[in-house]
Amino acid sequence: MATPTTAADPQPVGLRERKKRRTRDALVDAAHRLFLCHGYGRTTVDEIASEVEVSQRTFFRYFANKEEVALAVLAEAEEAFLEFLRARPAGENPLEAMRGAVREVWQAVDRGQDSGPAALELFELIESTPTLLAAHLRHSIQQEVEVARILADREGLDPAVDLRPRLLAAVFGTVVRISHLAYAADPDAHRHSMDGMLALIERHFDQLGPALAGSWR
Amino acid sequence: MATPTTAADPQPVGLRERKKRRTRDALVDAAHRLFLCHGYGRTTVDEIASEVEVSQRTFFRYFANKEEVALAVLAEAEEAFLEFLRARPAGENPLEAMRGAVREVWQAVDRGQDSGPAALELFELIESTPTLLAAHLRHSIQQEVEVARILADREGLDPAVDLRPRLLAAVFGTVVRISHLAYAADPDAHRHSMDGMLALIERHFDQLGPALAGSWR
DNA sequence: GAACATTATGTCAGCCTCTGACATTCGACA
DNA sequence: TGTCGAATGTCAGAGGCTGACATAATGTTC
Repeated sequence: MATPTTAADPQPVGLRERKKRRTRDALVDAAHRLFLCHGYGRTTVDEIASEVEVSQRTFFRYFANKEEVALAVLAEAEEAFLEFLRARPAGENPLEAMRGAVREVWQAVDRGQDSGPAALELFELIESTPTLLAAHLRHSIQQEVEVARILADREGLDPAVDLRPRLLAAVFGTVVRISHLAYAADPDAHRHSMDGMLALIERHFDQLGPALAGSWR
Repeated sequence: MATPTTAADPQPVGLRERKKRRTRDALVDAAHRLFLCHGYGRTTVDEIASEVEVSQRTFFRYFANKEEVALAVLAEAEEAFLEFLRARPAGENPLEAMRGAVREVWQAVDRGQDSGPAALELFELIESTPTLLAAHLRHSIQQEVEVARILADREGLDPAVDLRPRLLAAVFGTVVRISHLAYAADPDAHRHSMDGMLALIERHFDQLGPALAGSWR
């Protein structure tokens, strides 16, 4: 099983750090496997912990709650998105920059080990598990706040005064989320591939203008 | 304390039904009071239940979980929104219809008893309580699905084919949510009034176009 | 390498949310 | 008034999560 580690994060040096990373990855891995196999609700934290031969208490030292371990890989992808966004050329306007960053994230996921299919399965799990969906949405808006900050920085605006950064970040997040939802609703239709997901996101983006237009006729 | 009942719902006839409604309202009321006074996390279900002199088990027969009792009044408002939206004149385009419906909801809340201030305080509570925020967000997207269905109906479209209803519903929901957030961040700035909230929502709407425009200069 | 300081882990006890099962009480209705 | 169904109470228990303390592993210093 490949560890779902973002290529970018520096690998720890000491034995202690390496060990910690290993058990953390093992926990994410075991959790992921059990969730997909038996369902989120029917998997207990004790099961995950004992799978890795670790006490339940230790599990909760790594993850604040059961949701966090399920969303861990997603959290890493979102972190990567922020990096990509910060690195986009200053010449691009906000919307271009974000569309570009999202493309980069999926390409990175595509290149990175076998975590691709797992990531896609994760969306199905999330959308079909109320608890996870709720946690995911809450996490998403935290992400939006950060995105808004980056956009404001890029454009030299004060986010406390100008509503546009927060607004665009939120709308963007919404479009991506709806795309995930559409994917989860019918994975087969999108070839279970990153490309399928990307195409879906692009299609939704293209419909954003028309949707907001006054008349739909 | 006024019961947070939507003016529209028919009052029950039998004694049994009336009693049920009363304990339900009492539970919402007590919960609301305790949450605002001691905080959501520091209020236990047992406390709420014993405040109404009802067993904990009974509480869970009225509400699926602790979040639900906190979001109950909001759920009623959202139900009302759907009603208003369905009743909007067919001549309006989707966006106009939704802006109109949202105005109507707040006006209705404004007219209805003293539940207005309580509703506004609720937003502060939600935004400052991760668990509640998560539950609220999940509930919101359920609402969006319903809104999308109504819009598709109004326009005679198939929501499975046309992405615009779902997309517009989601963007609309997002704008409203961000407005709530802005309100909660600084209630004093918005005069603790429905009008303040409405004005805030309108301002965000007006910035939507500019935010999505290519360049921000 | 021995002694010490740090840090991760295990154990235990306990609170809280939530559920199933069963007994009891209360309103509806003939 | 008696019968039926629905609402409630009681009890037991699983599962998520936390604080406190003991123990073991790692890192550091001489």
